Amino acid sequence: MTQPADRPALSHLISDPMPCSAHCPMARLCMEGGLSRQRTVRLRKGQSLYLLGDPVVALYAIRVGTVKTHVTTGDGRTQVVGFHFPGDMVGLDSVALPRYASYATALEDTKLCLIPVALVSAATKATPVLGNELFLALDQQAQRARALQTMLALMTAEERLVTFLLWIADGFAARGFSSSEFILRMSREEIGSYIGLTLETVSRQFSRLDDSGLIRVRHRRVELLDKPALRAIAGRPTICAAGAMP
Amino acid sequence: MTQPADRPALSHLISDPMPCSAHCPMARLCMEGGLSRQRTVRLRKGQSLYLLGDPVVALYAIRVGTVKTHVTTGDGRTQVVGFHFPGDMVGLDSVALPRYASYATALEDTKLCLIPVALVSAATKATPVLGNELFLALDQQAQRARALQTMLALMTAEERLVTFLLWIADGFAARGFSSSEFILRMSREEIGSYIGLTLETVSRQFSRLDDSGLIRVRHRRVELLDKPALRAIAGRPTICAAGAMP
DNA sequence: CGAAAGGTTGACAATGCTCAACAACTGTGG
DNA sequence: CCACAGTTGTTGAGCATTGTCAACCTTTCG
Repeated sequence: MTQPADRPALSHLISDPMPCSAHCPMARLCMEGGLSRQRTVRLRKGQSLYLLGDPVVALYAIRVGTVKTHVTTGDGRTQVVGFHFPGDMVGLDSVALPRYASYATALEDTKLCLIPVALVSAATKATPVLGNELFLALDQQAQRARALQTMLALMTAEERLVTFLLWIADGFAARGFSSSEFILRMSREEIGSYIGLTLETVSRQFSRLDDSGLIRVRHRRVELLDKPALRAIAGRPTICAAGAMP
Repeated sequence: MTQPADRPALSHLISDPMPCSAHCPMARLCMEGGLSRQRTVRLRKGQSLYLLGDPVVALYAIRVGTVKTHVTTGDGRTQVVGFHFPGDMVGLDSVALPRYASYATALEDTKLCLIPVALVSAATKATPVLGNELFLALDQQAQRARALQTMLALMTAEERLVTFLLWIADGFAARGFSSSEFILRMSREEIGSYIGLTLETVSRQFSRLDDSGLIRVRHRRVELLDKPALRAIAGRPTICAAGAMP
């Protein structure tokens, strides 16, 4: 379990301004908002982007890498509240607040775009469309939260893991990567925390799915062999429409 | 279980325009946005305000009564995703979408303010502060969703029910009502659906808490006898700050 | 008043958790 | 390149909490 211990001196991680690449998810905000040059943040595996309670100074867009957001309970356990992949925004859930409501930690070496909140405010004021953009993004997060709520409330261990894998797969598909073969960037414990199971149960369900031939697992490499069958298992619950990966 | 069956003809439920009362939660939006006269919607117990998939035509602010929002799973079960009390906004989660993402059903006779989305858009354009207002409200919903996620992922049945009761109590306290004695407007089944338990488990946990003297329950009337002890039970999990009732 | 809905309680089964041992992988330094 | 330590993942046995099924009771409402 990676504790949100080591907070890097942010200034050391920020490289010189550089132009936004065309495929940056925030390109639209950057361009239209006159934020044509952004700062990049680099995190190494295990480093924190921000801590719960930190003043909200920026929004981040992931360029490469994976980030988890998490909170801690009174008795010390960690609860993962989200996984974030290239193209996702991080820090959005706290954008209207003075302080971050979670920790954000890199699961692997990660590069992010830093967008100061001041610039976001200015840009949205100048270009109302952008406000709408953020509004939509926030709304999408709410959608994801609802889907997760339904999963946690009424799915079995198997259904949860299959649903999780399909979310991951759909997310990768939307980003143009293989959706039937991928490497998980998070541990069994982190998966379990996210979907409300212990790491042992997650491991056992992986093995069971492997035994039944629906997937092929070796450690963190996963191959989905029979997606229709998997969708049948996960597909019972709510109308999760074309929602992206929570 | 109240199925989202009977959709009333909305036009029959709308009364004549009337001035916003001073304590209306949306007073600020109404006034500043030039929406000084609103329409009121009346729902009887069990009637639906909107159905999942309906085009989003309005936001609603509850004046009196209680509303649940819910979705249905592929295999027919119902999942309650939220309870909403006087002062709460309903429909907000879908405001950026073309169609509602859940059902909204009255748990008792309920009066609501109807705010057409067109007016909301116009008002926010004219008065950017209002956009911020909505932004904050949406963000608050996200907070609530996160708290619920943590509850569902790592709390026991007892902890869940106690947490739920304290949420209700805090919500009533914030509205100036008694926070130690109240009547639940929802059934055991609806509570269970919301906090991820069966109705039998909810009932048993109520009885256990009653036996141990922490609360007094008779059907839907609940009295919290030892709030410190209750908070100790619920208090383990996440930093749930001063968040309102989910 | 009677029917229907909602709530309680019991017995039993089962899913998932705990504890524990072991195996496989990662990465670090010799 | 190998050996080691540390981390991560797997698997087993037993147990506890919660779900299931069922009977019965209470309240509500027509």
